[in-house]
Amino acid sequence: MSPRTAPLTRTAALEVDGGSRRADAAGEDLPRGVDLGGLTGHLGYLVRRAQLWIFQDFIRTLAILDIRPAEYSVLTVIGRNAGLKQMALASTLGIERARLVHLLDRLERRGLVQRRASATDRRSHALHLTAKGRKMLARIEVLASEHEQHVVARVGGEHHKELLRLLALFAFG
Amino acid sequence: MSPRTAPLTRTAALEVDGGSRRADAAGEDLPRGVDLGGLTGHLGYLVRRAQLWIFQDFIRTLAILDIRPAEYSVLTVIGRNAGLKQMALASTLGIERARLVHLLDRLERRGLVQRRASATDRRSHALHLTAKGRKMLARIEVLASEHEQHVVARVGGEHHKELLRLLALFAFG
DNA sequence: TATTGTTATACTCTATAACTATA
DNA sequence: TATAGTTATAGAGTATAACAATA
Repeated sequence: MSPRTAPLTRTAALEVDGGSRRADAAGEDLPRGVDLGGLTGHLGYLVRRAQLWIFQDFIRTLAILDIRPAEYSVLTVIGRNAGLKQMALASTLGIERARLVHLLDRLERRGLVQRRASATDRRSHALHLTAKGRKMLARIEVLASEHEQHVVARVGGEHHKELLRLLALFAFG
Repeated sequence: MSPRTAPLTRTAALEVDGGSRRADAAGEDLPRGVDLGGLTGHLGYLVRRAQLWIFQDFIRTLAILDIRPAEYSVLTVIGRNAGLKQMALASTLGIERARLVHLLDRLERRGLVQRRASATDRRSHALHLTAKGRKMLARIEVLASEHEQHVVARVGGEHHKELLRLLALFAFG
């Protein structure tokens, strides 16, 4: 298809607005000197960039086990809290309960997790790792540690510790 | 459905290292006593929880202007770098160029952004804010600051400053 | 040949609403 | 009535691949 923004006024990039403080004059390719303006003052922007980097590394590092971050967190919490209900797991991890259903479906299909009938409430399921799930989790944890070492290598050990402390404070009050 | 009820051994075991501490004041209450295991040692987990909280507050605070975080970042960077190419913008913000097309489509439809012909490279577009876009950005910045104050209130001013410093180091260092 | 913007597809994740079976 | 799990849908966001125009 042809350019969909058809006409495109050919007013070259000549400076018009009062809002732009920076060059555009310098011949258009501002390779790395792009001004982020107020973004660097927003925790949300920096946190997003951090998550992007971290999750990509996690997925790459655990690709051989085909485990993604959300699945890792689910297996970890079930492993530590056998018999947990889905609702409790969902709100603990900040995952929508509707989404957790699909995560558990996949983990159950892979034979890593079991939904058992709850003794006390027949509406709910008690979540357990299978023997295979426990073995898998052990292998996962090796690679997850390796991944975290990549993060440490990226930010430095001291900064990593500081970030864990500060973000924990943030996340849990 | 499933086999019998679990042995239901003590599901708690919450003595381990810095698991879950307190319920969350502003919104979701984490079920107390659920052991997060190694998750609290993973920056990725904490960063995700932080982003969840921050983005939800941003979206809520700027709902009246119908501006989401990605759109805010795009408008901000164009405002500061008039004439920027789409590729440069995309790689600056860590947005896929294919996704940026849709973001710009929407902002252009709303009359906030213009794609102009580049003087030097006829493949590329020079991005500019319209007058309306500049006015809108000014209003957006007021609410974005308000949002950031919510974040400060959540973590404390000192911690907020520390986090900005450490995460900037992470994202760009 | 490589790059820019575009279109297209697939998959992950978030956010709701509604349904069922229990409580 | 309310809650736990499920199903369904819509919309962001990420990740690729391919294509036309241009470099």
